[in-house]
Amino acid sequence: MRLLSTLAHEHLFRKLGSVSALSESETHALLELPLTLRNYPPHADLVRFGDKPIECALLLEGIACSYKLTSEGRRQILSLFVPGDMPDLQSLFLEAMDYSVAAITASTVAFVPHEALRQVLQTNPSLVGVFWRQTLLDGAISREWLVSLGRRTAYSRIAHLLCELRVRFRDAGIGEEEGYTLPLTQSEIGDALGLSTVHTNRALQSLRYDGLIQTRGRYVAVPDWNALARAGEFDSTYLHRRG
Amino acid sequence: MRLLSTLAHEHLFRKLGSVSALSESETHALLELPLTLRNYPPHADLVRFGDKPIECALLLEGIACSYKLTSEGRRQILSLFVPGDMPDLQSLFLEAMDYSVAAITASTVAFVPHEALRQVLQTNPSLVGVFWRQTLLDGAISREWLVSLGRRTAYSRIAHLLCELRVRFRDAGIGEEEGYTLPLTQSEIGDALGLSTVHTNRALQSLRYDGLIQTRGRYVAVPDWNALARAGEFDSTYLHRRG
DNA sequence: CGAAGGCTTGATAGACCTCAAACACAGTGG
DNA sequence: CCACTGTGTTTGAGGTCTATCAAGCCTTCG
Repeated sequence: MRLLSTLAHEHLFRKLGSVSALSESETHALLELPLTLRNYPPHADLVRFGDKPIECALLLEGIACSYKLTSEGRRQILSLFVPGDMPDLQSLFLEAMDYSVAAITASTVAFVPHEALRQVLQTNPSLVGVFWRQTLLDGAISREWLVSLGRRTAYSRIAHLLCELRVRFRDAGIGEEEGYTLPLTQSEIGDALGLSTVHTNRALQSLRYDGLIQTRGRYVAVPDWNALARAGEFDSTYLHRRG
Repeated sequence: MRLLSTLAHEHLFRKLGSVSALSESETHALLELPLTLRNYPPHADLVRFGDKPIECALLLEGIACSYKLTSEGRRQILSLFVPGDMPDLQSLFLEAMDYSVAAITASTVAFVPHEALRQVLQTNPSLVGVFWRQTLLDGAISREWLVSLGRRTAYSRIAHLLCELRVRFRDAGIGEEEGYTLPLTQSEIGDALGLSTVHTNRALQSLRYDGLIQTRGRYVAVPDWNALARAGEFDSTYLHRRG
């Protein structure tokens, strides 16, 4: 518990620090936050549509997603979360969840009571911007996904997603220069990009055929990131990274 | 200027108050905010991708949108703004704009210097949640649009948009029980919903044929909102309205 | 070895797009 | 008052992208 809790705080620092520099007093304040750890198997829901959480989740290990279901049971994945992300930070200010959050791979999650988080923000107003920024970033990513779903072909959408995940994974300390392990099934990729599984598979094949990606199992190797970025019209401005 | 400024503050109060109750001291603090008014003709940009604003816009009159352009010049509208909305509030914490904002109809906009806004938030910490909530709401709407673009047919997307705008317009004091004036061209609807103009037109015809909407010029009359909501799978949870 | 989940393939259908043109209507200038 | 223009809407035809259905294959794992 002690060790894991330290890990939790480290993730929190790296992530929050990646968009805003943290002062020592801020770091100290964050260390005070009480955390409860929980583990989730793949496909388990962390939070559900309609819930009224009294704590926020901080993803420590694994990959998670937020999603909504249509009345016909079709799923749209709204965003992906990497370690350090806070999938339901908005619950601090919006009472009822308007989406669900599920683990994609086995995940460990730290929960922070709203009460404690509010306290820290009140005591340490300079931290407000740090957390607020996180929610703004989520919004920025959603907007870019809107462009993908609205105006890009399946081929391009996948290329774009692969580029986005590369950047986000690397910022989270995951993956190598040449590629990374993509923990998504083709059906999940389809759910994220508004595509059927079959079509996702075929677009993936085109990307392979064009030499933009090489796959060995779940590992995706990209020989030329610039080429993939061109195919996906990827411009990382929207990720608002420092430096 | 004096009068307009009052109008500005009124809009601010109504909008902010619609998701969170405002105390007297909060109201008072908001009245102190210095505002600069500007007018924009249709299609004029308020802010552009890449800009680094030093003030935030507050839409007073007219309808505006945020959008991005793809490299082939195709446009995706990311969100629509009604009077009271703050289209680039995020610039308070994210340096560079990752999207552009344009007037759709002739608009008047009040600008608040970041400096002043930061000051008010610092002096009046309870206002943080009020503004933060606004950005969270934008995110919630984006997510719902993702579901539309990813998993709904053109027919259903349009129905959904019409329902959303009805709620938002009414909250902004626009429109009547039976319908409202939709200030969007079919090409703009298409840009918002990821559709071509031609297909937008045809889907609109289907909605008319099915009796879900009646149009007289720009005015859209809806005989049965529940029926339209069913067609668009519209569930207003994501708008997080009070009461 | 069998079962389950994920990947791949083929065939067919439907949704949506593009191109091209006609039409409607309001605003403009002569 | 009437062409004239520009913007927005509508229509037709044809093609592309993507979905659906159905099946086979391949791995992993108990």
